[in-house]
Amino acid sequence: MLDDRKLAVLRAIVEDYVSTNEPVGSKALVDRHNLGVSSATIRNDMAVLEEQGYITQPHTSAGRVPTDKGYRLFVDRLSQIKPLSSAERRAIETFLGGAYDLDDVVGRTVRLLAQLTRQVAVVQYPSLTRSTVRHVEIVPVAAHRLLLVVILNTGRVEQRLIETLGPVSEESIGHLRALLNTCLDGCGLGEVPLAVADLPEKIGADDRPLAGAVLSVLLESLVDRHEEKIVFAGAANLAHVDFSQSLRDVLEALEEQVVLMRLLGETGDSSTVTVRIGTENPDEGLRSTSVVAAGYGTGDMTLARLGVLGPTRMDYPSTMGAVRAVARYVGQILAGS
Amino acid sequence: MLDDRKLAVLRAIVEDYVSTNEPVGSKALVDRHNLGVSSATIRNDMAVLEEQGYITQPHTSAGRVPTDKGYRLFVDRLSQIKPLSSAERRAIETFLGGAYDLDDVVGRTVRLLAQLTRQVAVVQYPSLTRSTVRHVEIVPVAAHRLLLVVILNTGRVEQRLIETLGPVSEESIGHLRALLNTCLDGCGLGEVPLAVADLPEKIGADDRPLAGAVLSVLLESLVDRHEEKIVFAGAANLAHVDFSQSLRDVLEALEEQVVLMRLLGETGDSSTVTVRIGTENPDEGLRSTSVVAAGYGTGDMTLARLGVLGPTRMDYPSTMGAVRAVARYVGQILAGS
DNA sequence: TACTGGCACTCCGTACTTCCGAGTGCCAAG
DNA sequence: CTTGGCACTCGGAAGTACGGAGTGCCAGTA
Repeated sequence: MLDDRKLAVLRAIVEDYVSTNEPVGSKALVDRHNLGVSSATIRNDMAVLEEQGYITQPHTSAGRVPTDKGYRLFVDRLSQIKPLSSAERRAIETFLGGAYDLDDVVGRTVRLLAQLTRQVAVVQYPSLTRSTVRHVEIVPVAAHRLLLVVILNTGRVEQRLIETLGPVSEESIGHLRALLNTCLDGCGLGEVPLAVADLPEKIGADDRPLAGAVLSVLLESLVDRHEEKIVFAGAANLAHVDFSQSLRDVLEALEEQVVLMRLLGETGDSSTVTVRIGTENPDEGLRSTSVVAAGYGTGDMTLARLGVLGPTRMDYPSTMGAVRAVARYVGQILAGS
Repeated sequence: MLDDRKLAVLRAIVEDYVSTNEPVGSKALVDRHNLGVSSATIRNDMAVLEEQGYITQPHTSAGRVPTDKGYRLFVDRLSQIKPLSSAERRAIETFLGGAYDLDDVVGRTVRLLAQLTRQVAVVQYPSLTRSTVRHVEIVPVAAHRLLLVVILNTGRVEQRLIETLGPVSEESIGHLRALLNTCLDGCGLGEVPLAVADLPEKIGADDRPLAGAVLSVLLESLVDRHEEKIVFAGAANLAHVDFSQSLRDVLEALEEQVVLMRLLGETGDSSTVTVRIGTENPDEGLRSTSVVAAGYGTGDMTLARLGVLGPTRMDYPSTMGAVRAVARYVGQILAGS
């Protein structure tokens, strides 16, 4: 169907269009890339490519522009991920190396990725579902309020306020804390409900209400809440892009946690870089953007995903290289902690 | 200098320009507001107002537009803060009422404020400097790493990873934890360095390195780090505004923590609403925006600030009303916890 | 002195027209 | 299958015309 030269033509069109942001014509193509044929031949090839839906012209008598399908073919078969320069690798290493805690790692990662790709970066916090409980703490913060702190093995710390009906003695709290830690130490989050199921029975009648309140908050925060936290950075990089959609739609989508989740979340495989192009995107407002994403984690365990969002007209090889590199480094950092 | 009618004219110009986004002419003014005079009279007044620098015309033979100085006069003398409707108040109450923890309060607040004003909302996390230590926790998370968790009376939880030179026994940790809590319970952050000064002496020689590492991290995270966390939301609301500056500049400024700090931070007084208009802004990229900010806190203590950023052409009375209301509610919520 | 009606003038924004050139599709010849 | 040639299309830039909103100024009036 598509011989080698036609593929080369498509590749050339994508590359030129990405770098110039202008529809590319047959003449310009033969000038810039030394394909050994004339522009007329290229025109024929382009006609075929257009018929097959890989390219299109904005209006009659204009150059050609890749379609989503064209980009897809380019990403799948015509390009290779471009590794970062050693300078860039060093920059990543030093920048991420100085991070304090999980928040800081994620914050630095998202800013780094935005700067590296000059696009919008999106990073998901490491998933709760694979984590295990390392420690539970209960602290009174006011007469009727307790703070429940759960520390997980990923370095993540979950906090929740608990309202109590009346004042609670230090002793009751200490007792409950000890019980909880005994039950839950090293416990996977999935097993938490089971682990605490018989806990109320071990508690004196006086402390039952307290235990009930604490447990319901605990379960809610760790188990029921499947939503994961997501942050983004680099919105300014969208400003000089002209979307067919309004910029507003894109910005709105970015502020919806749910949308961001779907953006990164759906693909399963861990360390491979996945690309979703234009209309392949689930969300309405992101029909003119592409997402390049990858999973990251410690060892073979994927903890979460991160990625980059930009116009469909983006430099896929470089972007994919940056995403892959950052994902790996973050994994390493997290593995160390 | 400016008699009552001229002030009324200025007020009318600001109001009309804010609502229509078009330069307002003398004819339109007498039509819409029933000032009892003819358009020629208004023209004379406008000439004076222009001479004094309160209004300007984009080009000859166009209507007038308020200058920053004009908005300033409007805000200071010609307008009153517009209280929210009771429906809005109820919405705030229910929306903020359901918050889990500090992160959640701040997150909800910033989204609420953005939606309420249809502009960009900025919220600063409650300041550390006024807080006191409620609890210190040390938890091993890996062979060579500890997690230090400090819980403050504001509900804020600070976490830091600590690298140790070698494995540390549970016993050493328990000992140090107990010591720290004894020293620091209820201690104001300013007093922390003093409180822990003689702590190393109470520790056995074996645990000195551990104590040193923990203390340096503790001091660094609580005392040295004056930067405060700031979040924003509602960037999408900027999309349909046409700035004289590029949108890019504004978005870039928004992602700079430091810039955001200065944006809210400089004014001192607690619960009063302050407005900074256009060029009054410290930052280069925000010369065509205004900031409406207020402090919030528990009782008479200002913990931090929050506010709204929008085009200089904004509805100041309503925005100020929303900011003031939200600041008060957040203060109440925080006071309760 | 302050206000008003009238009038000439300015100039932005819109609409209309023209024109150039890049790019295309097609065809007949190599 | 490739190539040079050619007629055709159409978008974007540049130029022109025009209406209208708005202004400044002035002389007249209460």
